[in-house]
Amino acid sequence: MKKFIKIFKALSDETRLRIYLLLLREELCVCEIVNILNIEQSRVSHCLRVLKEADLVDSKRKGTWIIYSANPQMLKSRIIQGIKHEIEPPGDDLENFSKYKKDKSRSKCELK
Amino acid sequence: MKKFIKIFKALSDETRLRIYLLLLREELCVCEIVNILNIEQSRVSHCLRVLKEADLVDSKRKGTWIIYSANPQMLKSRIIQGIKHEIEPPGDDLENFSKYKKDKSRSKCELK
DNA sequence: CAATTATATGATAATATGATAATATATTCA
DNA sequence: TGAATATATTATCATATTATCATATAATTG
Repeated sequence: MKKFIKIFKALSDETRLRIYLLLLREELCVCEIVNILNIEQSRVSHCLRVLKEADLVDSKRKGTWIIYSANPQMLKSRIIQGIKHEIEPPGDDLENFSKYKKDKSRSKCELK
Repeated sequence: MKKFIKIFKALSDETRLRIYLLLLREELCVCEIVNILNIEQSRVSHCLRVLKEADLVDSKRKGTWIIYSANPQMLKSRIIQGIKHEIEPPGDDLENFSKYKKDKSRSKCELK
């Protein structure tokens, strides 16, 4: 039960939920999240740590940046499946996310 | 999304999650919850309010006591179904719950 | 209506949390 | 190796949350 309390706590914060909902659609590096959500890097980093400690996300390094993704193990859970399919991210996030997908510009992360 | 944040916040507290997991099995009055979980009445009452404000539970008065139950509307959600089937309440809670079910003694709520 | 039982509410203190700013670390590349 | 980029960490402050205690309300029964 403790495990789930940690998960719910992680997802009970708006910023963290927004991030997780993005990661449920596609893996992203930190600066992409920063740009899509338009929030401070350090804040994103803190959020990602909480999500990771709840085991909701994984991370892997790729050069200078670190790619975060939804932990596939968790995706087996009906709860997580529900979250993925029933919770809609804010419209703005989806828009910005689409733009980023379009030009797939991980190589230009530096563009503020 | 706000709605779900409220739900996750409500369920991110151990006491509240324990209560909700019981209510997912059967409707209960406040004093039954007090006795099953062995925690203070006022604490249970506060918890129930949060669960109710998150729309997770309903309540109806029956004489002097008030019966709480899982909101059936919510049960349609995959997330809630997942919670119901994937999260196990603490063993002690289940034991005490069984005892209460056995003698169905809502008429003897006063027994501390 | 007074006493009893069940439940809710409000105030308070202790603790936890979130946002931010400043700084540190790690990788790449010239 | 040093500069640039990406990310993480630490400290701090304001705010939110939780448990608890005392009290209030509401229904029932004699």
